[in-house]
Parts: sequence; C-alpha cells; structure tokens
Amino acid sequence: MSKTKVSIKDIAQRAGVSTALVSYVLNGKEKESRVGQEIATKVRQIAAELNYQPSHLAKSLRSGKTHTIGLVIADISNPFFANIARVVEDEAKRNGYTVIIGSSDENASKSQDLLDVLINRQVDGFIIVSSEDSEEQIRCLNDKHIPFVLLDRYFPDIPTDFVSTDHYKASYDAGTHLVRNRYKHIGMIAYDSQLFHMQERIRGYQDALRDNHVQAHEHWLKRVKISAIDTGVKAAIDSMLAIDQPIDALLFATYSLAVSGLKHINKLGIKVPDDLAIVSFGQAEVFELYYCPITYLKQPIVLLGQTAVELLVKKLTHKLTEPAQILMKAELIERASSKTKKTLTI
Amino acid sequence: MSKTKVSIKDIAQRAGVSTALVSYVLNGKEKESRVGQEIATKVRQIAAELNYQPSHLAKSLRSGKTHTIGLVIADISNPFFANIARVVEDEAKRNGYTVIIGSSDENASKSQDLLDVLINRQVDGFIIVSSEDSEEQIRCLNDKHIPFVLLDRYFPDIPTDFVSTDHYKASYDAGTHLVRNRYKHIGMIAYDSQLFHMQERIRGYQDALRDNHVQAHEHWLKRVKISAIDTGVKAAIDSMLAIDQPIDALLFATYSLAVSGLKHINKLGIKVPDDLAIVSFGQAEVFELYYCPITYLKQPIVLLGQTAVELLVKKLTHKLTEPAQILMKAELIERASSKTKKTLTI
DNA sequence: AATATAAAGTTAATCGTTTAAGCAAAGCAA
DNA sequence: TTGCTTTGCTTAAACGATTAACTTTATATT
Repeated sequence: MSKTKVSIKDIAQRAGVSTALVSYVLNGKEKESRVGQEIATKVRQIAAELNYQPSHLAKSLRSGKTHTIGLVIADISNPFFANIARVVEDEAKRNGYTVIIGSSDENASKSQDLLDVLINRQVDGFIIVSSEDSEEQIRCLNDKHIPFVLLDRYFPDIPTDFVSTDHYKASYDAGTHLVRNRYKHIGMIAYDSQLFHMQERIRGYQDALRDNHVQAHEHWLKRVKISAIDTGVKAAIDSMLAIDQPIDALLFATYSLAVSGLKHINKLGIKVPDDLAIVSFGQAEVFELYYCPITYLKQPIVLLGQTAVELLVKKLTHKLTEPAQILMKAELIERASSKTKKTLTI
Repeated sequence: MSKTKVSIKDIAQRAGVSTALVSYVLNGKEKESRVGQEIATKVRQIAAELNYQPSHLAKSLRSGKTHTIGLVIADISNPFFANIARVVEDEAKRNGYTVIIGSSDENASKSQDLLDVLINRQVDGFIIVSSEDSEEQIRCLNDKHIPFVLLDRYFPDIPTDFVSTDHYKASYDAGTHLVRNRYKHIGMIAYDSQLFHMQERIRGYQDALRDNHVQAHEHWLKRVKISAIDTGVKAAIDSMLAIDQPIDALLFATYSLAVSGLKHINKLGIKVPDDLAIVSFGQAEVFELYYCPITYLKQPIVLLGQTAVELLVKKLTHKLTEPAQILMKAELIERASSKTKKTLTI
C-alpha cells in the first residue's frame, strides 16, 4: 500500500540505527563490521516486514557494476539467434545477470550504435555475434578493456576470447558427406561476406572437394549479398543449373539462404534429392517438415551460449586470466535430402 | 585514452564553473536558468572534446525514470515471440527506450519472478504477453499503478490497456473457410489453457461450425497440455482419426501445435489436403515450404508490436489518459492445404 | 592504575546527475 | 541614496546504497 519504495533509510529509522548498520546487516557483513546479534535480527525482520528491495540503480552507481550483459546479435527474429538468445538469457539469469539484447542487422553502423547505447547503459560486458565490418569495433573494445566474448564468429587477427563452431570442419564434413554419397557436382551458396566464419565455411567446402578429388567448377560457388538474399539466391541457383556441368548437390551456408533457396527450388519443380541433393547449415522445423527432410549441420547452440556466458562471467569476476578460444564441433544430421545418389543402371 | 569515464564534474573543472551550470547547459535549460552565451558554448565545446556521455544510472537514480521497457513473453525462441520482440525492440529504440526481454515459459511462477526482477531494475513499464494463471499478477500491477500494456492476450475481467488480435474472429474465419471449401468434419487442436485468447479461438471455431450448420462432434475438439505438446498432439490426432466420423480438416490453435501435428501427420503418411486439410494460427517459413503450403492466420505482428510500444510510451509520458483496448484483425492466408475438397464423383 | 584491545555503532564521503534556493553584481527607477 | 529587478552563477540537498574512518563504551592485559 505504501506508495513510495522502501529504502535502507526507512529501515534504519524504524530500527533506530544508522543506514550504515542496515547496509552491513543486509549484506551479511555483520561479522566483519561487528554488528550485535539482536540488532542484526531486528534489522532483518524489519526489512522483511517492509518487503525491502534494494535499488539496483543505487547499487550500480556506487559499485560501477550493473550485473547486466549486452547481447549483440544480427537479428532476434532469426531462429538461430533467437535460440542463442534464449540460452544466454537463461544462463545469465542463473548467474544473477540480466541480458539486454540488440539486433545489429549485420550492419556495422547499427552495431556501433548498439555498442554505444549499451556501454552508456554500463553493461558489465558483452556477448557479441559480430557483424560485417565490425572488426574495428572489436579492436576498440579490446583497447578499452571492455570485457566481451565473441560468439560463433571471431577474427583470427584479433586476440579475443571466443566460443565458436568449427565452421571449417563443419563445411568440410558436409562436402565430404556429399561426395561419399556419390554426388560429383556440388555447389555452394554463401554470403558475400568478409567475415571469417563465412570464409571458413567456404574453405571447408573447397578443401572437401579437393581432398576427395572432385574438380571444382568455378560457377559452383556463389556469394550472395546479404541485402538481397532472395534475388541473389534465385540468380545463383538458376546459373548453377544452367551451366555445362550443372550441380547435383547444393550446400547452403546459412539457414536464411536455405529457406530462400528451397522456395525457389520448389517453384522450379526440382525434386530433392533426385534432381538436387541439399545440405544446409542451421536447424529449424522447416528442415524436418520439408517433403524431403533436409540434412543439416547442427551447431551446439546450447553449449555455445552457456559457455559464452560462463566465460564472460568469469572474466567479470576476474576468475579468468588466460585467454579462452574455444571451437566446438557441429554435428551433421543426415536426412533424406542427401541420401546416396541413385546411379543410373542402363 | 583517459581511463576514467568523464563526468559533468570534469567538464565543470575545465570550464571553471559549477557542475550545476554544466548540467543546465547540457540539458538545454540555459534560457530558464539564465546561463551566459559564451560560457554555454564553452561548456558545450568542452563536453564535445571530452566526448562526454551522461551516466544513465545517475540520471535514472535522480529522476526515477530508466527509459527501459520490460517485455515479458513466453519464449523468445518461438518465432512468433521472436518477431514480436524484434518489432518492440525497434519501436522502443525509436522512442529512446531500451528493452529487456524475459521468457516466462507460459509459467506463472517464472512470470512473477521476471516481473519482480524487472520491477527491481526499475523498468518504467511493461509490455506483457500474459501466461497461464497470471491474472492475479496483472491485477497486482494494476493495483500498484505500474504502467503496462498487454499484448496479444488479455483478461476481459480486468480493465487494462491491451493490443490484441481478434482471436475469435480469426478462428471463426478459419472455420468458415473450411466449411465453404466443403470440409464437414472439422477438428481443432488447442492448448489446454484458461487464457482468454485460447478460449476465444475455441469459441470462434465452435461458432463457425454452428453458424454453418455443421453438427460438431465432441471428439473433434482436443485440448493439449502445454507441458507435453508432442504426446498430446499425437494422441489427439490419432483419436480424431479413429472415431466413427473421422475428421477431414484440422485447425491448429498455435504454431507450435501445428509443427508438432504436421510431424505426426507426416509419420502417419496422411496426405494434405486430400486426406486432411490443415489451417493453423501463426506464420513461419515452415508453412510456406511444407510440401503442401499451409493455410494460416497471419497476425498483424508489426502493427501489434508498434501499437503496444506507442501506447506504453504515451502512458509513460502521460499523454494517454483514457484506457485503450485495441483489437486487430488477423488475415487468413489461403494456401493449398485447405483448398476446395475434391468430391467423389461416382 | 594505566593502557591496549575488542565490541557496537555512527559519520560522512562517494558514485553522477538534477534542481530549488541563494547570492552577488549590475541595471534601472524613484 | 535607496530599493527593486534582472542577470549569471554557485551551493547544497537529493536520489539509494556502500564503506573507510571514526567514536564511544566495555573488557582484558600488564
């Protein structure tokens, strides 16, 4: 009923003591500060009676710690990031932290804005899925000694902590899987991005072909601008099918590319996997429910998110000294979309 | 380079004035506070030089306003909520607010925890997609005069502001659509929930059948526990197909139910729409990419989110006096999964 | 008895900002 | 000269909590 929030001062008044004493008691520092037993219990009781809730703001202002983590992702409405966000949220809560999420739209300037806003809000640290052209921003955070952990994407040239999937290996596995299943004309659609994880996915694909003695065709690899996925993917697929050695298998570098690509493939009336085998990064219901379930690379989202939080919290509490750079394995979930190719029996 | 954050005090020192003056200038109160022209520009210049960023914490502590909105949803990893979250995030940012998102898992106690944490963080207000059994919590917020706007779900018995889809009409439209397309045995799978929006969806379905002179069968409506979706949906579908008048069309009350249901339907080898027509609430890629694209009820997510933020901001700035209760229409997107039933020609 | 130690609590500064109230100097009118 | 207004700026309290440093009283030690 009491309109005003109850503060430490109110408790002090009722107990007839100073605010300092109340603070000591409520922070469990009675021993160090030699507070009397009776008065301590009295204070605690009054606090309970008044349903005292300490002010986060005041605490933070004093301590410089907000117990808040900034999570910077590309887009919360993308299932991959939404799942990451959920894991981070839960794990952070377990550690007494609150998360503020911001979407950068894979855009350097938005990403910078976000960082500024969050720094201004004095988040204690960041978990960042870096976006295109944000290398300088990460360098800057490093220089300013702002604690952060990179998630899923990292910059090999910057010495930062990170938790990431082994994108190279994942892609390599996907390529090898397709070759083993007798596909010989394997295409890949990736983002037109300088980000290292994308380069690694591409390199993994290329090495897989090379190591398996498949002569890659230059038109089998297409890079699509992130700003125009649908038109880019459409053009890429059309061209990959029109060349002299048309593809019989296609690897999508991301979930969004796959969704866009599958739409187009449906429209073209192409049959998966008989006309075209499919493997994709990412995971979602759509891969399960497609008429021909899609083989995909399942990233260890829960572990990635949990580890990132764990690492960051350790940094924040100075329990982490040496740099942590963690790579995790993606799992290839084999479904019908890439099953062994039927060879023509003449 | 300067290690410490620059405060108003630093500026005051350099300018040789008091902190009060700096504050006046930086808040554009030079006129009211009769600050000299020269000194004002000097202060502004120094602030720019030092790249001064006011401390949100201090401001908030003083003003009691954090310019933060708490968004309480069931689960950020669910596409519907993820999309809502994205819209709310963007719209809030446009208004100078930061959003803290929390997932309640459709669970009253988690929801209460969330509210407590966020109130303690002194968010200025809430946007809430209420969860099961949270009616009392909403009443409580109302009593405490904590500003909030309900989103998508509301309680008819509590006088609150809300922005919601017209669930009844949406469901009614879906039912009518199926009847018009010659389906006569129409089932519905809903959540076993007391929440009004779910009751409305059910009522809409029932009224649609009644108004179209379809005699409903008691086993055509199944309520599934939210804690065991997969098993519940499986049992529901099995039973709806096993009865004497098996269903030829099925309406899913939510996206999650549909995903679960479609999985099972696939496993059973049931053909959509020939064996069973499908309509579902929600929207997602999976509905587009299913072998037979799914007819769905498209909720005006962007408008819902934007309006909720707009309303809340108005409340927070006292520009809203009378209660706002807004219902928006869902759009029925007709796809192949509910196309006109082939009637047997003998 | 003199002094040291311990016990129990208070004072006041601090975090960074806002803002009501105050003060001094100058301008103006009578 | 006296008094009033205006201008330009400062003082200090407040928001709510923490904490180093201090005071006071009681008890123990030599």
